[in-house]
Amino acid sequence: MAERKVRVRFAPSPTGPLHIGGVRTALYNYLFAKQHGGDLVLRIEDTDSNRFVPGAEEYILESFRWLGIKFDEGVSFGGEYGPYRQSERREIYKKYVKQLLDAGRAYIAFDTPEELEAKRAEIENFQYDAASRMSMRNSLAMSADEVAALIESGHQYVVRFKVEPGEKVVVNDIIRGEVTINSSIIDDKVLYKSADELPTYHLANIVDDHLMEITHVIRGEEWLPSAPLHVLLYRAFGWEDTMPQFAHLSLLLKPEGNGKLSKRDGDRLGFPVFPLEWNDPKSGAISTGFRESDYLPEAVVNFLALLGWNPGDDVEMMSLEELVKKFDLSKCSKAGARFDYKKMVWFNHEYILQKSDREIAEIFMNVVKEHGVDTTLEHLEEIVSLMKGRVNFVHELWDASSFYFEAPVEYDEKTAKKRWKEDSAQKMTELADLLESLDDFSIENQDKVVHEWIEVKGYGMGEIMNAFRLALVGEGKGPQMFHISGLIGKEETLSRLRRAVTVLG
RNA sequence: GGCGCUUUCGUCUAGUGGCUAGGACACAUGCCUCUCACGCAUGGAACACGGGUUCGAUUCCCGUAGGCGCUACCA
Repeated sequence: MAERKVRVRFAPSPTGPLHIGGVRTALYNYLFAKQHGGDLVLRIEDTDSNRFVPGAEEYILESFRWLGIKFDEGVSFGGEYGPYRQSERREIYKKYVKQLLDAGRAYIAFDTPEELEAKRAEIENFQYDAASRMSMRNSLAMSADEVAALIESGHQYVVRFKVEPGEKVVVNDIIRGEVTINSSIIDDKVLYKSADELPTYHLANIVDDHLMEITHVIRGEEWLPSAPLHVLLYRAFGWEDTMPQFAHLSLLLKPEGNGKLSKRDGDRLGFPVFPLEWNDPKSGAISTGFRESDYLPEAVVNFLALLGWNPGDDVEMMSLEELVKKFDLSKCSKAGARFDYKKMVWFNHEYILQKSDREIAEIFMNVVKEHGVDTTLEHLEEIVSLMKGRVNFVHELWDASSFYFEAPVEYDEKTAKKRWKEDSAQKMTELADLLESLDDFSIENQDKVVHEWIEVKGYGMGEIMNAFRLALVGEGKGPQMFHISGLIGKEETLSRLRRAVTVLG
């Protein structure tokens, strides 16, 4: 068999916002495709007309745009294997359903959902399979005339896959090795529903992956149990020689407690589980996204890449390009990974540090504007260079550095008690007079002059600086004092000093 | 219940038939210091359990237990 070009796909259902686990699956597909010079296809699996949610498809597209994960082909990207929306591929599926039917590998069943439910209630662990199918209402148990008459009279039906029992089915998984199951535990899966003329996931998935020449199926572990069924389907179609290789990824788990990561965990512990904010059209509920919570896309990607995969060295900070180089499916961990959102925050902090002051200033500008402050990017850059190491999120820069823009209205009680002594008013007045006399208000000159003054007077460095800080900032935090006074300027510095003297006394 | 997958510090993980079992996050302490941070240094912290195989198992095999998933005319 000739070496085929690597082609992988990410195939979400448009049933709501993209879960962060889905984002990771897409990321791994992307990394794998790019590493092998292959294509990444976006296919929309909307075969369940009942669960379709408007806006979900646009949300998915926008999410990947934000994250920088680029598709080569698929919905909204075009390509030669379309259409890429399964609801637009009805005729294709019908053809293949017929092929299976004609070959005797599938059959028509008339049992209604109610009848099946009754059966399940009656018989414990009821399974529609080789053992039970002859007692059900289907084309294997009924005469051809009966079947034709039922279809003629407009009865809805489904097409079921005829699974032969007692067969060992082996799935070769890149991450897990050989997984073997007995076909007897697989039920006769519904492949097609006449009601909406659409296939179910299983049929559509196999037909599309085959037609789209997908070489590797990288998907969540929740699909592992149905992988043998998929192998059987490839065989039934006679496509086994070009069957894609499987890789089933471990799932993302709650940060604490049992179970997989859910939206509730995010709400409870205060972190997003969706890439972007999502406005549910039905309930009106709003779910926050990483983007709106001020995470940098690079940080999200880096963090996600390392949840369940590790290059084997001690390097953790990796760009998308580096991830593409290093990624290795066979090094993916087999067990589920807890979503450690605190490490996610750390990654964000690291990426703020790594980005230039200019880039951060540009983001910070939006925050500053929201607070009604008008300033220049250059000014923000100076502030950012002094402050960015202290925050985990860009928006936190405001709380950390608002004193650069606004004089303190009140003074933190605890700090005032600790830092403002009996003689502070007098010393701060002296300091104000001293600073007022300066022609050169540069950081260096202030530093030199004030230090000399402190020495001559025999004052303590700490007492002066701390009181000075309280006067300018209103709290006991911030960078070196002259980096503050220098940036806010002489006039503002003096005004804050004198006000503090008046107010604190 | 059945079937499958899985199990190294609290968390993400590296790793080996013989190592002081490594790193990162978090935590603690110290240093730095005009404050708060950053940063730096140090520290505590793990091979689920029970059997084998072996001179020797954290590593290989088998059980048990825990975790996760699937068990739909959902994906």
